[in-house]
Parts: sequence; structure tokens; C-alpha cells
Amino acid sequence: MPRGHWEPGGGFGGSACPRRIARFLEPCLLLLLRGDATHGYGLLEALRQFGFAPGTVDASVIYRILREMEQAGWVSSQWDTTGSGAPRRVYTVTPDGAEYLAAWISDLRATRDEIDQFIRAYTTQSGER
Amino acid sequence: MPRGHWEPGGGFGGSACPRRIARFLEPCLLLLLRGDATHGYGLLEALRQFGFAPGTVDASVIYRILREMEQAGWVSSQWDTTGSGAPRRVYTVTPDGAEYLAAWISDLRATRDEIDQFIRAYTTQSGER
DNA sequence: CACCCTATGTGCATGATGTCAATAAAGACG
DNA sequence: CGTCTTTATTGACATCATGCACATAGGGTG
Repeated sequence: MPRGHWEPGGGFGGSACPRRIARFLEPCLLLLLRGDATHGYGLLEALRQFGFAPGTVDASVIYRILREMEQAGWVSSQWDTTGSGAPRRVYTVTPDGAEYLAAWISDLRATRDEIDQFIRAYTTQSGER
Repeated sequence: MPRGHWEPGGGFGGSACPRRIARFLEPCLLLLLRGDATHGYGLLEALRQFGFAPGTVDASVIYRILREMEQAGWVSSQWDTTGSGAPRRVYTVTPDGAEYLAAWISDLRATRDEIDQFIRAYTTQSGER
């Protein structure tokens, strides 16, 4: 098998691999930020609920996306120095970010329907044999 | 908005954008090849049934994937010089390719379930407000 | 021949993502 | 104080998927 092939259904550490969807971390982080998670490091563990196995996402990826989203205006940040340990950059979702997340949801619905259509086409073709 | 952002739900020519799923063309081509389409150029129009608007997929992408899949052993090809015009490279799916497609289907099912889970998390959080 | 259409292919640029290293601050401990 | 560990953040580089521009070639048509 040529290098770089994803071995669908088998590889990728056995997880269902939400990373098959491009930029999926973006809406995940937005949704978590609307909840109670607020800073980069805390988001790492919270991602588990969306199918990301622990250790599969590097922290640097989280921070990079957060900075990009702040530049885009989807989130804003302030420093929090009240707790013990290193200061945390705390993120909140802007109104624009909420709209962006809503657009993501509508797009994901469409993507899901496309997948369903493809699976139906497969089972139909297989059943006709 | 920074360049390169996908504007989910709005951009991308208004189509539902199946390309949100990485390498989605691969299973599409395999499924079409199990049907009646046989050569690269003919696959271009046949892709329409999977949500690819005409003109959204460049022909070079099709040929590149076909050659990669042949190297991987998922398809095999022969030249067809019987018709008029330039010779066609005609592809057929190998048994390994059929297995690979089946793995793709199982992976797509999992991906769809992840999307559903994410959408449910969103609507739950929105409903609680 | 000039031109167009079909058909296949190559090369390069860009964007998304993964990996690894570096920086920095605060507290614990000798 | 010096340094070790934990938490938090950033930067630099490599790889992969994809899009775009262009090259090649056969055959029909004026």
C-alpha cells in the first residue's frame, strides 16, 4: 500500500476518525467554548466527547486554530492570571463566531446527507447483484 | 475573513460540498467503476449523482486518483483503441479494490455517526439556553 | 492547415494538518 | 537561590490533499 493511504475502516488507531472531515476541529472548539471550557489546554481533554481519542490531537494544533479564529473574529481572548500556575489565555465566542458555528452545523447536516446518499447507492448496487 | 477559509454553509459555489470529506473521490470512483462507467473522462459527468456539481472537479484530479489506485492495486486498466478519437484507458475494480471500498463504506458510516453526535450536542446546548 | 473536441497526463502552488522543538511562568523542593 | 516539574503557548518544518495551468495526442470539420 502506498504511503499516506488512510486505510479507511481499519487504521487510525481504531477510532472512527472524525478527522476525515476537513477542519472539523474548528466547530468542535467553538461548541466547547460556548460551554464551560475556556482555555487551550482545557479544551484538549474536552475534545474526547467528540470522538477524539486522548493523545490523538497535539496541543499545538488547538492553539493554532484558536489564534486563527481570533484573527477571523470568531472568538476573543483575555489573560487570566488569577489561578495558580502559568497565566491562561481565556477564549469566548463572539456573535460572529456563533453565526459561523451555525453555518458549520448546516454544512455538516448537508455533508451527512451526502454520506447517506452514497451509502444507499452502495447498498443498492450490492443488492442488485 | 482570512483567505483560505471555507465559509461553511455558504461558499463553495452553493453546492453541498462533498469535498468536506477528505479523499471522498476515491470511494466515488470505485463505486462508479463497479457500475458501467469505465474511463476517466466519462467518470467526470457520472460524479454528478454524488453531489458534485458539473465543473467542480478538475479532470486531472480524476486521472491522478485513478493512477494512484492502480498502483495500490484497487483497480487495473487496459487501453481501448476500438472507438474513434484518442485511446481510452479503461479501468476495472479488482477484488482488493472491492474490499477497500467496503472498508470505506464502514468508515463513512462511522463518520456519519460522529457528525450526528456533534449536531445533537449542538442542538442540546442551544435548547438549554 | 487551423481549429475544436475528446482524452490523458505533468508540474507547481497552496492549504490543512501532524510532529517536534522552544519559550515562559508559577510553584515545589533541596 | 537554583533547578525541576507542571501548565500553557508559540514557532518551525514536513507531509498530504487538492486546485490550477499547461502539455500532448488522435481524429473530425471548415
